[in-house]
Amino acid sequence: MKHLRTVTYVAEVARAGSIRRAAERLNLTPSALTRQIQDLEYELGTPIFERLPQGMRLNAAGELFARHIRDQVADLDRVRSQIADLSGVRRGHVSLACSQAFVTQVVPEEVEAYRARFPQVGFMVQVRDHAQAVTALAAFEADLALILQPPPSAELHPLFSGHQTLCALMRTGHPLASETGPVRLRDCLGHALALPDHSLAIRHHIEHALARRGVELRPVVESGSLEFLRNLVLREDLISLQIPSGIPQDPRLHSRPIDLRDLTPMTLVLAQLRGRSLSVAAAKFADQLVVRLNREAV
Amino acid sequence: MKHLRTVTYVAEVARAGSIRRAAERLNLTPSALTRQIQDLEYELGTPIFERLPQGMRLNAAGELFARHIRDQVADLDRVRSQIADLSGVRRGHVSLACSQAFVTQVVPEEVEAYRARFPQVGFMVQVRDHAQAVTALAAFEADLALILQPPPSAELHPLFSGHQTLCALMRTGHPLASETGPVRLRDCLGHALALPDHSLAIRHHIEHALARRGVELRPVVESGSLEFLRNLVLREDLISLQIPSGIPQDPRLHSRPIDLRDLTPMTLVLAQLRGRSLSVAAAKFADQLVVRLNREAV
DNA sequence: GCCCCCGTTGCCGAAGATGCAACGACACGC
DNA sequence: GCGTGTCGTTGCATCTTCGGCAACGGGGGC
Repeated sequence: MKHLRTVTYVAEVARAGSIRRAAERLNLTPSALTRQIQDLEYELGTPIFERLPQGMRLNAAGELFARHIRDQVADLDRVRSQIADLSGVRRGHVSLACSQAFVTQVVPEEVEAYRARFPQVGFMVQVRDHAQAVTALAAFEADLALILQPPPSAELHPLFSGHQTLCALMRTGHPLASETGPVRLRDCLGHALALPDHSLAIRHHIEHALARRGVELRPVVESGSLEFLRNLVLREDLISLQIPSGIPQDPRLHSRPIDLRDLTPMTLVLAQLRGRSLSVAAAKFADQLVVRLNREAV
Repeated sequence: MKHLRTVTYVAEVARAGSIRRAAERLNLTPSALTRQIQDLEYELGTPIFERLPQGMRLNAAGELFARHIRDQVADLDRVRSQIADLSGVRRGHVSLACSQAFVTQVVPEEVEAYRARFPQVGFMVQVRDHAQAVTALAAFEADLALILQPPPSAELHPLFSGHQTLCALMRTGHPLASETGPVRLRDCLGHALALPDHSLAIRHHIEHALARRGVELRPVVESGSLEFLRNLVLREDLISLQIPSGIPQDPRLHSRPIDLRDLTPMTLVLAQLRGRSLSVAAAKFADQLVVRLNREAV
């Protein structure tokens, strides 16, 4: 919006770290930018940037002002979304940061369902681990975060919280696939394992449980990609450990929950940034997602 | 601030109810205004005003947008205040809506004390009854409200809450002034009364108590001005009823609390609008006021 | 000492905002 | 029914503001 042009210049200079770089990103000349900044600093009665030989950096006053700008832009987005919603056609944009476990089933299905009702709403889905997800929320890069094992953070405002038990995942021909129902963890450890690597919360959760028993984990394959692990499981007699929400419907795959005596369920949370008010689109999508999660998680 | 110029036009048109009246207040021509409004509506993709024969009125979208503007302006004020506070000299502005009872002693003393520490801070003190005070807060015309008998309102966020017992106020020569300590209400009713009128919460409080006893109040003088009542009490053998915080130190005046069996204490509240963040100046003044009120009210 | 990147400034053209005058629409009073 | 006043709006001229261009001075790195 026009009236925010000047102030977004400030945000861009802060981000770029120098007037010249910011000018380039904004398709402006440095002179135009430096003037806008100076005018603004005059209006505020105080500089908001430190002039360093290698560029510009926000000072304390600038930090306050930059935060104000960010809030203002976000709030305007929210208002525009509310206004669009008044006219019946819901427009808007939803930005979601989620754990890898959810990109297989939950999120694509829900986005599809939502977009079937409101085709004018755009989506942006980023895969992030739990720490990155919080960062994305705080930087206003994501409206919502759907993550496993959320880190304790005052900035996180949960919209849904539930639990899911990890499942042993194998192909139908696997020895353990002859039975259904819970399986003991020690039975799994006797077979070849294909596990998520340490970039994923699932792995930490398993190791945390085994550490107390003094058992060491010796996976034959580990990967940061749950999809890769599943594809591997289809080809070999391997066992992977994944959460039910992330396991696709596939007759070639068999999954059995790990016995609750061996592994506590993982926490699954849908959250937004505390104190931020969501756009209509994001709020409604969150509502829908909560309904789904209530079906899937305990 | 420059970048808010356009949007404040909207606020002014909404307030004035017509482009022409708003233009006059803004020292602009109607043509300039109508264009700005049109541009903004184009940017938003929807009209925000209803065009009526007798002027302009905000529509639903406009209400949302106007609220956004109001919030932004208030937030910018807060940020500027915080920035000013960084430099050591506290600047800013505090706007207080208070009951008449407090303009005699409490508020002038506290304003003086505050301004002695921070001379750069300006004050605006409006006398409002409890209903008007809430309105003033909600319209962002006041940062703080210091009122008696606050109406139940979800918009009110109390920063302090206490009680004060009404006092019988008389001149030193009055028959009841020979004693100190609590006085029964029926003893007061036997003398000529000069009471606050129905525009003041004190009067309602008294009548509420008497109504349960079936006693009717027959004041010989009533007034909306507590100061007038005090001045009258100095000249005649009259009894007035006022709260201790509003009674000035004066050897010619004598006051005795009403017995607690006859009259419950009045509630005294310092409040802000819920969800609004105060400027540094207002927040610090509120802190100071709370300290004082803790000394005066139970 | 040289080079590169930095922010800044004077000057000029382009874009935007504003004022002036006039138009059409509607409400109100006679 | 018909002026009259007020309303928002529009075409055109004017003025302010914004941006681009080129050049300057300053500081870090080699």
